[in-house]
Amino acid sequence: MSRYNAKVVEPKWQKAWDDAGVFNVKRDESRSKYYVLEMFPYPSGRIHMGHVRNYALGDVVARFKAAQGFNVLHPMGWDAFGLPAENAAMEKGVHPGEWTYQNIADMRAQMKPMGLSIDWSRELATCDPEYYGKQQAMFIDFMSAGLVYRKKAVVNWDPVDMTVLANEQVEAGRGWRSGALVERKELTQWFFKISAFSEELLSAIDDLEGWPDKVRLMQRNWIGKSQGLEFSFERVDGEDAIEVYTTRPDTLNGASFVGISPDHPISKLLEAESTEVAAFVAKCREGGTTEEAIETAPKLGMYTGIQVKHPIYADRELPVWIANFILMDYGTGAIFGCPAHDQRDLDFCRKYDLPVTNTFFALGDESPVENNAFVPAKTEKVRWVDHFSGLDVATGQEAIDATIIFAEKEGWGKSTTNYRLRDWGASRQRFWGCPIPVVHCERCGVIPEKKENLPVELPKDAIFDRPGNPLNWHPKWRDAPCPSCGAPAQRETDTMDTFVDSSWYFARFTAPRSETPTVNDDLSYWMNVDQYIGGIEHAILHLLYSRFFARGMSETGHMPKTAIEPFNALFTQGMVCHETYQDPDGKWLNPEDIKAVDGGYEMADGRPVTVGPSIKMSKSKKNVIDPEDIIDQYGADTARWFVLSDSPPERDVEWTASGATAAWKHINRVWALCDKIARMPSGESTEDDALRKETHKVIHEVTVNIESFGFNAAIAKLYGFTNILAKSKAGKVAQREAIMVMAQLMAPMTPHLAEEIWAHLGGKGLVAQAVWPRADEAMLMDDTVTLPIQINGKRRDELTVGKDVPREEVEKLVLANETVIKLLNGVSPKKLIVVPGRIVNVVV
RNA sequence: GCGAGCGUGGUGGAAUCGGUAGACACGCCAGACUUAAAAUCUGUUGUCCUUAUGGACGUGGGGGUUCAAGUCCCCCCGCUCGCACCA
Repeated sequence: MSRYNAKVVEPKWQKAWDDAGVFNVKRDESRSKYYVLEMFPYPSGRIHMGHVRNYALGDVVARFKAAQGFNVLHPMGWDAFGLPAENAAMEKGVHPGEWTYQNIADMRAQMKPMGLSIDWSRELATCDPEYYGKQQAMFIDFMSAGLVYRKKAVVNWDPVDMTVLANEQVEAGRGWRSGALVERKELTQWFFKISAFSEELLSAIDDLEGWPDKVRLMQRNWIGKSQGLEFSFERVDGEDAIEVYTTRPDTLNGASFVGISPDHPISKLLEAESTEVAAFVAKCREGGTTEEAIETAPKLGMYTGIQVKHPIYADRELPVWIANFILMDYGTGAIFGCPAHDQRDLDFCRKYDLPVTNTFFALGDESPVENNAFVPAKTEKVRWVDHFSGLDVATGQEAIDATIIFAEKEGWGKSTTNYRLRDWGASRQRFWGCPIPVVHCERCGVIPEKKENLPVELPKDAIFDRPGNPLNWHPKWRDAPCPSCGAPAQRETDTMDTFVDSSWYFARFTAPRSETPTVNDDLSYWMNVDQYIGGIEHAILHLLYSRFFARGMSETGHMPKTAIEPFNALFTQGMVCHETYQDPDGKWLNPEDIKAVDGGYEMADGRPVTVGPSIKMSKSKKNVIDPEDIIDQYGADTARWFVLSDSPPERDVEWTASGATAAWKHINRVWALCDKIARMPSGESTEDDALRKETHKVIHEVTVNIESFGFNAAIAKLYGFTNILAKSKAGKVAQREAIMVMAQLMAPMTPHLAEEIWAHLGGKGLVAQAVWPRADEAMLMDDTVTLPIQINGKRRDELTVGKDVPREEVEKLVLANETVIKLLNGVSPKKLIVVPGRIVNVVV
């Protein structure tokens, strides 16, 4: 018997695919295309199991679609700008470029043995001047189209290192290196005008039918459209009125204070005048810029001394407070607080002893709010107290609508649509990103670089001896003539958010070497991405930014209108997890540093190991399995088969050594079966038809499962079919047919094994180029069905009938059934439910 | 804090539509082969009661809708993801 040797087989077929150029595709208008894309990786230097899973998933789709006759585009590239390269530069003194390109080379070398059906001729890295130069050209076009502007915005500021920090560099409100308390500081920064597309990005979600509902819902909530009322509170002192936005104007007669953001113009004015306010506002600005940090910070407030008039009740005055939880970026940066019906306002009022008045009560319960705000659904009817619009019993929504009409009629407020979505801050005060291609001229202002001077390349000789952006202290790079008047001027030293890089790479893949950012003919043929695959963690930002960018590209002539929704279908895969291990001192242990003993694990020196829960593989917890080791030990097919087999792809998968062994065993078992069939004497058998029927059944099932991303279910069916084939007494011809089909069905998951079986049994050409088998409908039909018989919903017996037996006949057979007669015990059934082909339920 | 998702045997999970819960795999146990072990093959395996037959219970917990609920609705618990400068 010939043994299966992945080490020899896998490189052999990878070379065969390469030599035949199977995966290098060209635009071919005569064929239907299919574009499969996995989210491109950050080149950290090592692939991890998450990558293996991501690319294995994409490869199943790519190979499956290719077998179905599509011209499949399946490219790969590198999301190569970002912070880790700069950190490495500071720690090791190596230029970020050098570090990044070395990592890319390492990762490519680890990926190639996976045997993915990737068109490597289209490979790109976002840190190539080739790539980011085109991005700069589009940035300039976005500027002329009015899609880019500058304004002030807050950043995390480390007052010791004198540098801007990323959110992940803020740990518990302190800078990760200096340990200093982080402050929120304003800087002038570049923005993309994504808010101009709020409505469009929202309504287009309805048509993204190939996207998971949860992602569509998250994006809708993120855009956060709301209908509300905008109006002003007149100040008692006669100064400029304070404008507020509210989605609950109906609760206005329960207002007990007006709150303004610490960054509100009034706060800033008071800050300059009063040391007390200045100290308070400084306190509010402590901590990071994340919404999470702001929302979970203890609620702080300070009375400004300003009083305002209630817009409806001329005799009422409200105090104006500065409150740290009010965001300047949302609405007008000012609110009114109605504590009875908002928990945050209530906590604030209890803390600062402000009045609390119910504006409505639950029907039949008029007890006033104490420490739990009464916040019923807007669709629930409640009783209103002296409501100015004249309502008595009405829902919240009815009251909101009535109030808006009332305010507009009285002329003190106007109905306003608001969006939570903020413009995209694209400036980064960092080196390793795409330089923003503009020059600051004293005379001409902010001028875009001339396109013929692009790319504005990052210098090769930057120095990373201190925190911050080396472009700021690199005069040779920074000094540049004004593109407009030619006078000495200075380049912008901010670089672009790396989300810009990933917002159009999918378009660049369609013509990766073109002189222009994109080529219309190639876009028209290849776009959209038919299937996009990546982590759920990108559900909002990356995908929303890409949707915006495609629209911007379309407005500036870089993308056809048909591709403004670039991803037809999206699949979000789960993480790869592994158990965690700790030594008696609590130190994390690598899986290879422990050994299994009775009912647990111990260390090499015999000390006990504490086993922790299975969580996402991460270096810090040391619960990582290196794909390279697995591929080396078992082969790529085993790794691919295992990551696909054990869990549905959208859910997390747990890597277990036993699971990997099981996958390896199965591959060997299939090969042994193939070899056995090859050696069988030819001949026929009475079992041939039964096997053929099973063969067509498995074709049908696997095809359906792959189409719906049920790869684990497809694999289970293939296990089942292996069991059937192993026991089959059919003749050689039928068995050979069966295993050839199985090779094809397994090919998307285990492409090397499939080719080896195919070749061993004399198949023509490559499986990678063979046409997907088609199930014969006639073979799928069973003549009989087995119906479970339930009595009062509990299964008691079953009944096998011909598949076309009419309902009345089934009813008769059920009532004549022995078990039914025995259990009915003479009582006649109340109801008899027959669901044809499914189930029978006798109700007593 | 806000938004979204997930929770099924000892383990990973299956169950197109509200219709036989536990497919398939791991593990465990038993058997075959072997001097022996490994490998391989065969069989058993949700829990509890019962000699068996058979029965009861069972999809994180509690309640509801339905002839019928893992699936739909409400409340609670636990875990995961995102929160705009990680990618």
